[in-house]
Amino acid sequence: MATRNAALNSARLPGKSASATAPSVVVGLNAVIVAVTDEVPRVLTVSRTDHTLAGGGPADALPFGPLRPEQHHTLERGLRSWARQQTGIRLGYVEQLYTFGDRFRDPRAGQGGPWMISVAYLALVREQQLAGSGEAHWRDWYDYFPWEDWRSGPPSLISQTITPALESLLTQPADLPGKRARRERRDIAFGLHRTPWDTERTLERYELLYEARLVGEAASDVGEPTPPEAENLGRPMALDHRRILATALGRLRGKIKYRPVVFELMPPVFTLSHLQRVVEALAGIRLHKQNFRRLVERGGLVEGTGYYDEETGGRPAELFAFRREVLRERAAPGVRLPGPQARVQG
Amino acid sequence: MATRNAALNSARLPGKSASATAPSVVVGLNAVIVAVTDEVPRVLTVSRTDHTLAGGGPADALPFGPLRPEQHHTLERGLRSWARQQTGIRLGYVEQLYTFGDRFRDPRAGQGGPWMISVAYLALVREQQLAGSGEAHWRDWYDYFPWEDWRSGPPSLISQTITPALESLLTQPADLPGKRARRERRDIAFGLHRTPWDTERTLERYELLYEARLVGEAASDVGEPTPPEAENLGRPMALDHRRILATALGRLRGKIKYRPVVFELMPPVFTLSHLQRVVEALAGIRLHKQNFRRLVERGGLVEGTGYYDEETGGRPAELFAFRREVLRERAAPGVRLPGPQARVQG
DNA sequence: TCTAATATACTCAATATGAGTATAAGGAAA
DNA sequence: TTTCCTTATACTCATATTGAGTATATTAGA
Repeated sequence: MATRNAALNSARLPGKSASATAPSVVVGLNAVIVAVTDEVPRVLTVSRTDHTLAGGGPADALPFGPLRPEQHHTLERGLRSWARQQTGIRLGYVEQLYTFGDRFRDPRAGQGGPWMISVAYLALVREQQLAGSGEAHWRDWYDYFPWEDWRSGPPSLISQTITPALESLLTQPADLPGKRARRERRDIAFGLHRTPWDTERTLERYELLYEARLVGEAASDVGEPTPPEAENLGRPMALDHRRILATALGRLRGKIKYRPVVFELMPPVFTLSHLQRVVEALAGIRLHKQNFRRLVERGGLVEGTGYYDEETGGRPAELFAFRREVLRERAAPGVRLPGPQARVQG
Repeated sequence: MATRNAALNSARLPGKSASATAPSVVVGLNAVIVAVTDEVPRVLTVSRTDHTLAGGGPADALPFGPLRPEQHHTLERGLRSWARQQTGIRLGYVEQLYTFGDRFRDPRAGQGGPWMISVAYLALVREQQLAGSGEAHWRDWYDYFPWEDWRSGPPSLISQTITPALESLLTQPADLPGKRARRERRDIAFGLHRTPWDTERTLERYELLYEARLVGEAASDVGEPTPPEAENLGRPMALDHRRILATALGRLRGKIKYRPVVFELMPPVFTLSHLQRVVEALAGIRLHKQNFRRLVERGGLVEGTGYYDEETGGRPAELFAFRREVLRERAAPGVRLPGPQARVQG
């Protein structure tokens, strides 16, 4: 490839070779490893010292490592290798998420130093014991994004803290058009003023909070002390890892609607209630039970096994299994999410 | 960032620093620039010499360039700069597509040489004059993927050429389970055996054809001559650019269903027929006219302007405009695609 | 045997969708 | 000016999907 591209480049830019500048870019790999247990969506984090955080104490980080071309022959294999090394987990389902490189660059790297861009992946696993270095932990996803969990209604955090803080920020810039645009963005992101809550706009929400300096990372990225509001606005993470996590959450929430990825998180057999709780944990909203059952059963996503789970506390629940054939039958099989169930409250 | 990561890495892998291996990776930027005119979806290509193609002649390539950290401060800005330089176009809507780096590596780069990974972007523009280097051309997207255009029914190419070729390939591997899996993959990708045609599986289809050595690039990547079937299976491109293009097509087809991105391709005002033709061009299927109108009008995506286009040839058509407010009103505004309209035929 | 808890079945109105038919408004040919 | 062709727009209607329940079944335990 190098030879090929050298040819391409020299044809295009005579006298200016790419190889002169290329070495100053470093590629990193990040894994967002997700599992769901007991109604809580969990993400696997490792604990790392982050010099940029106030106090320089250890911060949560995603499993991460640089791409080593001589060891890893593909990006994905490199990722699997790092994840295994740091968490002990052998990943199954993996999908590329996004490549980050725009922001959060260390000001100290400045001129001349290498520029780190990172390719982030989303991995779905069935929760398991951690056999890694011992620094890995499963953490509740909503510890990082408390405003994303609407399962018991609209979080008061949004009306109590976020909306006022964003509102007061709006009074600052003078120009009217810019203010209108900012207000619209905020309303759409947080579902204000008759705009519906869109579970997938997780990144937009995090970015808005970041720009408003309401999350811890925003302050520490510019060397300021953490503002008081940030205390309630979720656990901070190292570098731009929380942004990556927000991207992963949004992507996963979108994807369960049209591809049967939830089953990557499920054991081979499960009750429909179990399945529903997992979907609800990811989507962050409650669903109508009877309709959910109708959706997955009549949609051909699952099939009964004839066995029952006696541990449910009430009438025993039938155990179901994912029906692979649905992949051939329907173009977009997934768990379509109706509107939220829990509405009045908060 | 460099300092931060050095800290992270040394903490993790004592005695083995990342910077020793990092410089051997080069990051490139690719742009898939799309416009639609006269019912044909077009992509902007530049013509480049590709040493790997048989004969070493010039091949179509996507606008491409290496990331230059000292010039481009973000990935996206780097991309915009390369695109402008090579095509003269100043991009508007841009979204990151995927980062490629797994396959299509030049065998000659082999050990020791830099590894090229490329970050691909999708850009949507209203078609315009090209003021660039003169090497840029708008090309029909379906020149590269003739099997993707179902607007006049199922392409005979699929039943005549693709299905038999893939079928004969299935007779080769001996193991039963592997054969079953391959057959299922093929059926799902190409909508065979009662499986519906899924417009979004463009990448799966291209990859299947590549693995089966039916497209030109597959042969030239391993130094073999182009097989006869490849003649009908679309224009080849340089390097892995056709794979990138397939990814872009699938992504765009998916996205128009739930985000109002089509309007990035439309002039400020347009008739509903015009809008429909653009959507059809992208999706590669025909839609029911009256229902399409109902969908976009009642869905609040457009609003009438009161002006009319007299040039339609029949009754003048009202000119409509995109209704921005829909972003606040609905969570997933987009042009939902019903099933294909043209069914019996081919 | 009653109650609480859960699972599962069935109902019903409101919408959305697929597939038309009907009518309107222009230009061009007769 | 009438007819015909073309495209646009309006309306209809059967069917499917959704949202929101009510009703019944099956367990454990008070």
